[in-house]
Amino acid sequence: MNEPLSRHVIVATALSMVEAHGAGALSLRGVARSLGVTAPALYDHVDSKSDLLRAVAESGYADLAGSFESSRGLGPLDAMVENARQYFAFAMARRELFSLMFRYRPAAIVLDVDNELSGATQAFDASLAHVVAAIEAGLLAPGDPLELALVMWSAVHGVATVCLLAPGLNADGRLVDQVLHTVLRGMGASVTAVGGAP
Amino acid sequence: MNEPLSRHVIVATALSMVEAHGAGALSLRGVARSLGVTAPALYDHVDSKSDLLRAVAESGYADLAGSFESSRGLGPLDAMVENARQYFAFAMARRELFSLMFRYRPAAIVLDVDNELSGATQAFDASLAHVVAAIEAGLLAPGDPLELALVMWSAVHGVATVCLLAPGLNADGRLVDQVLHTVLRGMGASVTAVGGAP
DNA sequence: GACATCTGGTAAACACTGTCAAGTAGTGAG
DNA sequence: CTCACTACTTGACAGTGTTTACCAGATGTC
Repeated sequence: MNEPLSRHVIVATALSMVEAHGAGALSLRGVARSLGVTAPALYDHVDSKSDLLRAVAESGYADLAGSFESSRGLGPLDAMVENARQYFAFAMARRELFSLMFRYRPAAIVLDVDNELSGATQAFDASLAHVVAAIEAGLLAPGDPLELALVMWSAVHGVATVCLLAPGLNADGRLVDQVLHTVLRGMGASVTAVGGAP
Repeated sequence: MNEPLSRHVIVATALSMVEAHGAGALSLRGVARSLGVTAPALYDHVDSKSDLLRAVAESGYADLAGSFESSRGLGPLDAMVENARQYFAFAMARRELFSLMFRYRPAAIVLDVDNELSGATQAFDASLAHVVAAIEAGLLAPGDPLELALVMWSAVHGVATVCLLAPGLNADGRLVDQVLHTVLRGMGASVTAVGGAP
């Protein structure tokens, strides 16, 4: 007398299993087992294992985009910093999900026109808007906002990945702020905007 | 009358298979098959599949460290830029190997004392030396060289990862230089040192 | 030369995996 | 009552990593 086994419940189970033991350890049969069901039953709601993983990743994008709400109401520069910190915090708190989200190519969605609803594009577009605003407000040196946003994303994603690879490198938590500080300074921002300058 | 199946030849075969079809598609039995041998035979030279993948990754680190030779004789700042470009070029040219090298945690070696021979630490130490030299020469604002090197690595690794995820984002090849430009500027370098300023 | 030993490999098997084809309870409509 | 449909199960296929037991052939010793 369980719930009727929707795609949603499958993805949710897979998500929790990914977060617990990593995407590499996820088995379709394991998900089915954990739902009290045999494996082929999943195929009515899910095309393949890859499809399921994509769905899990997409739910991750949605969560990440949601975490950007915290920058609402802030000035453009503060919003950029806040978003970057949320991005980093997301990576640290949900490492396995984060790894899955950016494993292989699924983030190619970012500029893919077909998937405009994707949380990945939502998140990126939000950050892009802040960059545009910052430039218009003269808080950043003029330039192509798209390029600047990509540079920012690269830097933040990089520091997150590096800290994921070698935990303990960011023991004091300074590395993120160091990266933000450096990049924003390189973009012509007045550095005092970034809190916690060393 | 084949060669006597050393660990070296196994790793080399695995490496070429990884580069051809990705680490995810690598099967121990496939490697054995491609060597004209049955799978258990490999276990005399390799502990497990993970062990084999680690060995492949390590050979990647060695290649990457080797590519840093091209910065020999350059000034500290130019060397940093050259190394960064080599890093990025490596990621673009050998994407599958690069992904494997930084998949999961094997890069924790970077600061692991036990693995001082690792190519990863060699590569990082070389870059670190350039940062130290640049600071001493007054080409970079003073600061903790380790932190600056980590910031640099984060940024370069990030732009490589991003370009790997969303190819076409770097269609004109400008993004790397943009990142280098921004980060070095943020570190207090005189930007003219970085070629191709936009 | 004959015998024991050691090496590098094979065969078979275990416990898994993703996926597909066919079959089967249960349910609602006509 | 029967038909059709949904939601699931059984069973199977081909493949995986890994272990155990075995075997041929080279090697070294008497």
